[in-house]
Amino acid sequence: MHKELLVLGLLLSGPLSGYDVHRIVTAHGALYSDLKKGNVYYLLERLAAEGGLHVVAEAGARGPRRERLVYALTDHGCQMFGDLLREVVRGYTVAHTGIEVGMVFLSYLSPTEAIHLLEERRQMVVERRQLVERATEQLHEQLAQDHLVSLMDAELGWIERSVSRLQELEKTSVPPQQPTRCPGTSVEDC
Amino acid sequence: MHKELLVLGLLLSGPLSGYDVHRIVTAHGALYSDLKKGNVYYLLERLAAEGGLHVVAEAGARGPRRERLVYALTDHGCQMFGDLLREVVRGYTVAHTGIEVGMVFLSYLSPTEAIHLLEERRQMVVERRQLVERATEQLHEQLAQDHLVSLMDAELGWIERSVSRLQELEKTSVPPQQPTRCPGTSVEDC
DNA sequence: AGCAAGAAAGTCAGTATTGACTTTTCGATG
DNA sequence: CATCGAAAAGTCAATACTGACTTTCTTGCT
Repeated sequence: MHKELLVLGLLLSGPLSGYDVHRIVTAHGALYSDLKKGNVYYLLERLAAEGGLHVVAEAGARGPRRERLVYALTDHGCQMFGDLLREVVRGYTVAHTGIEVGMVFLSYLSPTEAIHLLEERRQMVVERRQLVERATEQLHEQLAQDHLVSLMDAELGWIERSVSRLQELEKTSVPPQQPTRCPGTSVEDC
Repeated sequence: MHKELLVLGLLLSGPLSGYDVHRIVTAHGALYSDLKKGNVYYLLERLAAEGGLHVVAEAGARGPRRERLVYALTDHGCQMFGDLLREVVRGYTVAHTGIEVGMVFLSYLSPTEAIHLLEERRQMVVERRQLVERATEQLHEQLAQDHLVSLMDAELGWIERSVSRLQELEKTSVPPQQPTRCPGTSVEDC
């Protein structure tokens, strides 16, 4: 749903082809959500069918299609953009990266391995954080960046705390509460 | 991808029918990702086709199908669980809730409206936070909760900061930098 | 001039996800 | 004891998304 917003938003600053949209998004890297090529073309077509975009020109291109379609916002598309923007900002949706699910089930691993995995994750996050943290001068892009960075920092803090608590577990209770239920075998050798 | 993990994980503690899986997930509310009914059945079927699950029994049921299928983990499924768990925990993926995208494009609204929208969002987050924050005694569920709560707190902090900066903008530069590009009209009346 | 490597600009068949509909059974109520 | 509404337990057609493949240019080298 925010993918539509992204496409419409980019088109606010002028007409673009599908290729352009994809290029811009991937160039901005981690700041925007990832948007696969196929998806971009699909979205453009659908938004056009809904009357939010219209084909503006068929610029000469180098690819297999001799002309590439360039899309522009219609008035209705502009309206759609506004509506979506309000909707997206208002509606908080929990970020489901899967780690919450993973965390719940880490109990099926030994604390030692759990800690190890979390450390690996920490590394990942730190690297990503650096990628995102390159400066922009645009205020609003800064705020968007700040958002991502804050989330990452929160995650780093969380990892820290989780590791500590697992370390306590590791020391105090060996073997720890292992809800072993794997059919036949111990969970450890799954 | 973490949906598979969720399903497999729940089955670790014993066989379940599709209905059960869905019930458990929705009962836990915000802690897990949302998993629609249709999706559950699809996942179960696919995982079974891949040899991770097998049908264990056909308990009597009240629904339209007189017997409902009950699935259990196979050894291979247990293996799959372990692999997925490691993969999910290791791989950090940025949480794309759409707000980053929204934030970038908030520049197309007046600072005043932007602030207003963010305040509404704050409200939402606060409410959700309360929902998530009900206690569990399970250590690992606590850690999962802690994760979500941390993210929400990070978001609240971010909203705070963003609002401040937009307020400055509001005061110092009226009318602010408005990249008006909506075809024909001013962006404000989109 | 000829050729290989790579980038431009997609297409499309397969896979995943959604949401609206269905059918049966149960419990409560008049 | 007829029936009305809700919950159980799904199904399925439509929609969205992905990734692997394709074709045409351009550039750089020999």
